[in-house]
Amino acid sequence: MPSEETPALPPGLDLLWGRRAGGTRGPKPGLSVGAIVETAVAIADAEGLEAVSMARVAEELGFTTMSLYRHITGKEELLQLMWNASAQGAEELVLEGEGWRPRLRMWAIVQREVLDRHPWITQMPMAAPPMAPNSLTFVEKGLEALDPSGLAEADKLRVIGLISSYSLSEARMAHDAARAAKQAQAAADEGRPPPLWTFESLMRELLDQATYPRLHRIAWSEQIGDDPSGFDPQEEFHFGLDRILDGVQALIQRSQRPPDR
Amino acid sequence: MPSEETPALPPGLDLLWGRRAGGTRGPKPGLSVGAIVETAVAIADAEGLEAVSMARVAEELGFTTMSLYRHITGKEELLQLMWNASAQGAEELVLEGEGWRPRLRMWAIVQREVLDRHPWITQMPMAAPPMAPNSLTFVEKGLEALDPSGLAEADKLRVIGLISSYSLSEARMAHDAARAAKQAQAAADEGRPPPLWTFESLMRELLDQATYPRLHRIAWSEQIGDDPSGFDPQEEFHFGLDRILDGVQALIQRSQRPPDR
DNA sequence: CACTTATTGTATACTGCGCACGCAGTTACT
DNA sequence: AGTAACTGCGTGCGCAGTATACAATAAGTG
Repeated sequence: MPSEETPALPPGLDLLWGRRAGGTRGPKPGLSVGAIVETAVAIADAEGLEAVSMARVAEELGFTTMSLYRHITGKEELLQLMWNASAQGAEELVLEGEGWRPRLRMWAIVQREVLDRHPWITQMPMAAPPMAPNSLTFVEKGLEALDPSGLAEADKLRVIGLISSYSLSEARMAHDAARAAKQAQAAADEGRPPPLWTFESLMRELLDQATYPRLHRIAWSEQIGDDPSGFDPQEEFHFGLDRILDGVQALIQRSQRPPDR
Repeated sequence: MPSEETPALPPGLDLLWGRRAGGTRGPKPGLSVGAIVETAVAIADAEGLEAVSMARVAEELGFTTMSLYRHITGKEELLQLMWNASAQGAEELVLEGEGWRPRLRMWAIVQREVLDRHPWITQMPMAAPPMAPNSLTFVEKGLEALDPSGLAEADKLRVIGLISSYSLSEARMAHDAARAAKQAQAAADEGRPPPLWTFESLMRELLDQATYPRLHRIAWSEQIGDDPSGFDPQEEFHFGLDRILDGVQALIQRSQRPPDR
């Protein structure tokens, strides 16, 4: 009966913060939380989050499905642990550059790189703000980058949140596009007619000029041609990022001179 | 055999763009796509997206599960249709204000209101950029707001994407927090010890000062007290939004005077 | 040493999900 | 009248997550 003094933490957090007891008796465990999470992450990296099922993870490890439940309470917890694991290495991160702006920029780019390495993060439920130790370490790093900004603490946190959500959705879009392209490629390889519609061809097919004049013009402009060679997703990301940083800079400048009204 | 001239569109889009045939023979349908989508949206509004299953929708309508498949191809399509339905009314939207900035701001706020009315949108898979007519109408409205900005078309689209993703993740966080609070309330009502951990109490419990000095300071500051009365989520949203608009403004100003280097 | 007790992995089973498939009944065109 | 097209229903499959009871194992205890 786990109704001790302190109320129960959300699933996964007790384990992550080292508050799960773990006796010493019984058979030596052939399975461990670390191994489970590692395997799950490997599957997700290779085949996407939808390929991660309890049965699949157990099979990969050579155990039965139910054996996993001896180490983790359920799938929700597994996802939490995976999320935390993806942010491993945050402690070693060193932000380079002079002043808050280049450091914060690097922080965002590192975050984006992590998301590109583990695209399944963008598919996660994310029922709450990240409370896992590694994630929080990363957030702490972001706040550190804002040390020289002179912003209020609360504003710093808001800026961090703003950039995080931008990186996340940008990574999601990029990853989804990549997945669609890969899927179309697979279809083409099997001789099937590629059921592919590129974003552009779809737009050109569907949008009539009368109702969507601006989108129609964009879709038919030269810039967005059939081949996406002149279209760098990384540049896209930097564009938005620099826009946000401009906004942050304006905020900082305004906060430095007292509001004169 | 649907292998006609044109390749098949992604699920749902053919229907949304009025490219599904639909003969005239046979019994009068007692069920319609509209009714199905309407019911699904109602369920999602009331109980969240996870409550929307084929069986549940059918039951609500007084039909069998399989009857739905006579009108829609599958669940993925249903989700697409729901998404599109949520953006209904975009045509009537009139953006008020002088110049691009107040109009774009209003556009973002309207988007946020839609997301608050239909929180399940934030839980959707979103495998691709929105290609539904209503969604695109809304995007077109956003571009319209940027008409006086003088930005390049591609940049306008990027700005729209930036604001959309910000609104989306902001709404998601707010909605998740609200859901957690409601769940805790329900637990308290049943006499159970509320397994609630507020974000703040969790932070105070878990964060040690040595590893997370900045977060620790924020968690223990007066501002973030036990009661969230002085904490307006709408204000939070406006903060980030104004930051982004500042960034957009800087971009516009830079693009107006030719780059002198 | 035997015995208790905590702990591990397994086997079985239950529920709910999306959906393939075949059938019976209904309507409109020929 | 005949036929072709269409609607809704019932059955059943496979997969998901997981509750539960059980045998095997190893540490603590007398």
